[in-house]
Amino acid sequence: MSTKRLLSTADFHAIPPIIRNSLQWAHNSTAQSNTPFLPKGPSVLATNLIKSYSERGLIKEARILFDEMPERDVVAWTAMIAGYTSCNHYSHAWAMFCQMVRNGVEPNAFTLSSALKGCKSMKALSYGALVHGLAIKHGMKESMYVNNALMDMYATCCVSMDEACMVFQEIDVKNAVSWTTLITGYTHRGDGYGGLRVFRQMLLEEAELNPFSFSIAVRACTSIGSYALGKLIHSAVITHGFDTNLPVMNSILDMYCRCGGLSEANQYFHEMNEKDLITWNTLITGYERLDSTESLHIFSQMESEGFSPNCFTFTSVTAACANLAVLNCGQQVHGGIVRRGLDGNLALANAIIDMYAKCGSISDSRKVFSEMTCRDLVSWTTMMIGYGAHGYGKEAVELFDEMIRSGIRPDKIVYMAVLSACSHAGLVDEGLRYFKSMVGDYNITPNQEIYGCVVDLLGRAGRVEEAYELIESMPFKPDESVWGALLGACKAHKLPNLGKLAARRILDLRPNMVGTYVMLSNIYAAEGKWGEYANMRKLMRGMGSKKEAGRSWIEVRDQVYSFVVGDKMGSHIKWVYGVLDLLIWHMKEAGYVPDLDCLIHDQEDAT
DNA sequence: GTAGGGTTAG
Repeated sequence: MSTKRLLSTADFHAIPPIIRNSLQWAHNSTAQSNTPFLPKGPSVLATNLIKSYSERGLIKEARILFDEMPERDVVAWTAMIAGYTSCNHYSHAWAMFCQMVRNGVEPNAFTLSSALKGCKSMKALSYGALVHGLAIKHGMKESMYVNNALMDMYATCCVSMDEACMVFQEIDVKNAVSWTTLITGYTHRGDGYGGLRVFRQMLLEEAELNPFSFSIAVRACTSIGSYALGKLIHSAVITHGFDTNLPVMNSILDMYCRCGGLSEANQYFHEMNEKDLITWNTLITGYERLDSTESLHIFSQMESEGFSPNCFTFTSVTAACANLAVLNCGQQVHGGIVRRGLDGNLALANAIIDMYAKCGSISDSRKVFSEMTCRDLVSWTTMMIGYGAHGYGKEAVELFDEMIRSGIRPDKIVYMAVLSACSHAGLVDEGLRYFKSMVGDYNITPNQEIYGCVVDLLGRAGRVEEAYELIESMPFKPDESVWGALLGACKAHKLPNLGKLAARRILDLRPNMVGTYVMLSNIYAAEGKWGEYANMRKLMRGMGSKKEAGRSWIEVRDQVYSFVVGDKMGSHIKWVYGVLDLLIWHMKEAGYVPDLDCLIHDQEDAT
């Protein structure tokens, strides 16, 4: 059998029978091209098969067939390039394209748009620009497909939308795809206003509207957080009769989740007459952010309705377990992920690291992190935040250095993670060294949050004066979080005057932050200034708002118990106080002296 | 026989 030359017997039998038969047919037709019934030249059947293989993910088989073709025309080359692109093998697609050009085969509009799609996915602007040059050289500036693909590539690869807009303006008669591509370009880079501006222009020019334009317009509303515009576009969707299109409905559901409220999202969800996995994922994610317990209920409901969870589902479900700090549930979810073979997904692995850290099992976080075959900046950052929260400053610092050695360029967020870890572990000089390196080596301009971290770093260690000097030297006006870090330090190290200054700065910026009054009144109380203390308390009562008491919760034998200061907690309370007494005894033995200054507000808040 | 835009995570 001639096919044996193409594939091993095992591989051959792994191919679905329909393709297997046509493979034999195509192969015979290419091998016996002297048959009078078949035309000479490149096999149309073989080209069809390349496409067919690629669609099924059998890209290796497609390539073997391509290599075996006695003659390859531009269509066969294009099918192979497009095949690699559709299977996410972008560098192979680019290599094919280069080889084709080197072999003297002239690309057509199909080839160039396929090549551009690959450039876009690789974010390879220089390759894309090269294709643009070839498009001009071969006189394909009039092709709508090439122009739209060029716009898409520039919108994805360039720092600004200027290049994409330039291509757009050069298109004489824009079609629906041109408009949608431009709106998507703006929206996907986070510029929802830009996207909506183009959408408005599209309406003014009476361009053809279809479900694609509406789903991206709704997404643009979501990204700017505009519920009013979102509802307006929802009405337009109904007017145009696109309210039964699933992707449009899904984007509307997402809009209600993020800009409306859960009750509205829920109502819309139940009104939807068709649902797919994305619908369920959107709702689960919406609930994860605002009501994690309910998101877990929706997840089991989804499964009972026969939907099989994917990476997106599990990422949200894992995040819900992290929010609730329910280790047992998180472990079960992790088990489900491994069983389905989804543990190789990068974003999902990152979520699992975070979940274990938030559920108190930092060793499991580390285990997942260590076993990852590839890591991104989020992986490293998540692990560092976990270490920092568990008080493992040294480990976080080591991880940061390892990350730099592995060639990953740090960003502001990972610096915040390592600075915060240093702060909590008292590694002041290390932290300051990182702060200097951030500016000096990586040219990262510190923002409010970074200054807040460094103020906290110095402040916690008792270097409060230095922290104040840093605030004074800031090149922009410090916000309440920076002053808040200083206030915390003043309270901890008993510096009432500086503390009062910090508190006043916060109250200038945020007069309604009740917590600041609490801190200020405690400073007065610690100084014995009871008149000032009473004034503060009176002010707070006049504000009508209360500082919400901190709530803690713990999972014991599949049951979650939550409590606030002074909680009676039913019959278990005597056990809790028993353990507390024991802990206090241990702390005193170790030489800790309790800070009684904060007792005043604790008692008042509890009542 | 070969090419296009939209919805869900971090």
